[in-house]
Amino acid sequence: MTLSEENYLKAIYHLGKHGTTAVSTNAIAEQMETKASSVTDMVKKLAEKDLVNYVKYQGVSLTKDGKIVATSIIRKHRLWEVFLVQKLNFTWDEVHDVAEQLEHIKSDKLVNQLDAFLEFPTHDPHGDPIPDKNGNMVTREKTILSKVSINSVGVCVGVNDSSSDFLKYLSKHNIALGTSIEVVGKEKFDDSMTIKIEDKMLQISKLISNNIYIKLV
Amino acid sequence: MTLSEENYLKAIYHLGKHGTTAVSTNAIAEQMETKASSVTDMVKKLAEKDLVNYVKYQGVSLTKDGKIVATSIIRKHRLWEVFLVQKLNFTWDEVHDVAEQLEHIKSDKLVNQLDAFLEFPTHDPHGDPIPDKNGNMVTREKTILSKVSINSVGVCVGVNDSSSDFLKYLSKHNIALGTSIEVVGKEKFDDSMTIKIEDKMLQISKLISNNIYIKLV
DNA sequence: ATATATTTTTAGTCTTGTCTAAAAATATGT
DNA sequence: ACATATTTTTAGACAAGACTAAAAATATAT
Repeated sequence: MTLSEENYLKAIYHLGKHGTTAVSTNAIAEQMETKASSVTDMVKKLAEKDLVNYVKYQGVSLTKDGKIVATSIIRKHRLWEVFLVQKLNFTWDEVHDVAEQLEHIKSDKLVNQLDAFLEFPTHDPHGDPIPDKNGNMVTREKTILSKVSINSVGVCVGVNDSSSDFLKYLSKHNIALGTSIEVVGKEKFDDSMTIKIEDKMLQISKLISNNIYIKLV
Repeated sequence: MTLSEENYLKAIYHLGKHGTTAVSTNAIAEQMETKASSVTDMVKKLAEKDLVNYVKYQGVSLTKDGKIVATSIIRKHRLWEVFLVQKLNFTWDEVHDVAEQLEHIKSDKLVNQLDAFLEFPTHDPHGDPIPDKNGNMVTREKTILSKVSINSVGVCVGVNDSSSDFLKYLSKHNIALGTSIEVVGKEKFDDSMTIKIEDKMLQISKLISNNIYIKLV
C-alpha cells in the first residue's frame, strides 16, 4: 500500500458512508484536492487490486478489503490524535495535520501498543469513534444541533467539520466535548440559533449548528 | 525535503563522522542498498540545494545546512526509539524499523513535546546520544570492548551495530545497557575474548567485541 | 426529444527516483 | 610508466502519480 493509495481509500470511505455507497470521481477529486483525471487513474489501479468496486462512469465504492484498509488507517489516525492531545498537550485544532502523517506508519505492534498505552480509547478528540483491532467501533447516539427543537438541552459529543478554523471558533466560545448546550432561540429566516453556554448567550449561524453534534439530555 | 533526500543526508552523516569527511558514492550506495548511479543523481540534487559539498569523483560531505537537517532526523529517530521502548514496551531490537518511519514525520511541536514527555532523554536505547533542540549532543566517554586490555572491567554503554540480529544475540546473553563486563581472557590468534557477565563466562568473537562499547570503571 | 451542459475518461506529457549499460576518470600492480 | 581494475558518471529507459487538453458518456432543460 502506497501513501497515495491509502489516502484515496480513506477519501472514498469518508465520502460514501463508510465507503458503502458509490461516490463520484469529481467528489473524490475535490476532497483530495486533485484532478478528476488523476482520480480515474488511481481508481483503476485500486480496482485492479480489488480494493474498490468501479464501473466506468458509475462511481466508486470500497470492497471488503478496501474497507479493512480504510478502517485501519482511520483507527491509526484517531489513536494518534488521542495521543497528541492527552500526552503531548496538543489542542483539538492542532492534531489533524500531524495525524495525517502518523496514520501511514506501518507497524501492527506500534498501533496496538499505542492503543493499550492510551487505555483503549473509544473516541478521538473530535468525538469520532475509534475502530478497535478488529475494525469494530461503537455508534454513539447523536443529533445535529441544527435539527433539535427550541428549549432542547444537550451535551456536545462531536463535530462534523474538524478544520482548525471551526475548532478554534468553538474553543473561543467555550464549546468543547462535554459542554452543555441549551437551545433558547431559533430564527426561521436564516436558520440561525441562540444557544446558552455556561450561562452566556451565543448567536450561531446555520453553518455552525450544522457542524455540532449533541446528545440530548 | 523529500523522504529520499532525508535518507541520503542521514546516510552521508553516518558514513563520514557526522558528515564532515567526504564519503564515496559506492559507500553511500551500499549503505542505502541502491546503485551508485542513483547516488550520483541524488547527490547532484542535494548539491544544487546546498545541502552537500560535492566534487565529481571526490566524494560527498554535508554542508552546514545538510548537517542541520541530518541532525534533526537523527534527533527524531532516537527520540522515537526511546518512546517505543519506554512507553510502548518495545525491546531494543524491535525499534529500528518503526523509528525509520517515524523520523520523517514533520512537526516541530510534535518533536519538542515528545522530548518533554520523555523528560529530555540524552541517549537512545542503544546508547547513542540524542541531539537537543539546537542540535547539540553530549559525547560520553566510551571504549570499544575489543580494544581494552585483559582484566579490565567496564559497563556496557552502547553498541556499534544496532541490527536486530546482533541485539538479540546480546539480549540472549544478558548483555544490555548498564551490564557490567569483565575481560578475563583474550586470544591472540583470532582476537576472540572471554568475558564475565553476572558471574557467567562467555566466549565472544572479534566481530562481537568490536560492536560493544563500554565505559571503564 | 434533441441541443446543451456537465461529468468522466482517454491520450499524451512531466517530475521524481530508480535502474542498466556504456563511457570516463581514478587507482593499482608490476 | 603503462596496462588493468575499479569507481564514478553519463545517457537513456522505466514506473508511479500527477497534470492538461480533448474525446466520450451521461445529465439536464426546454
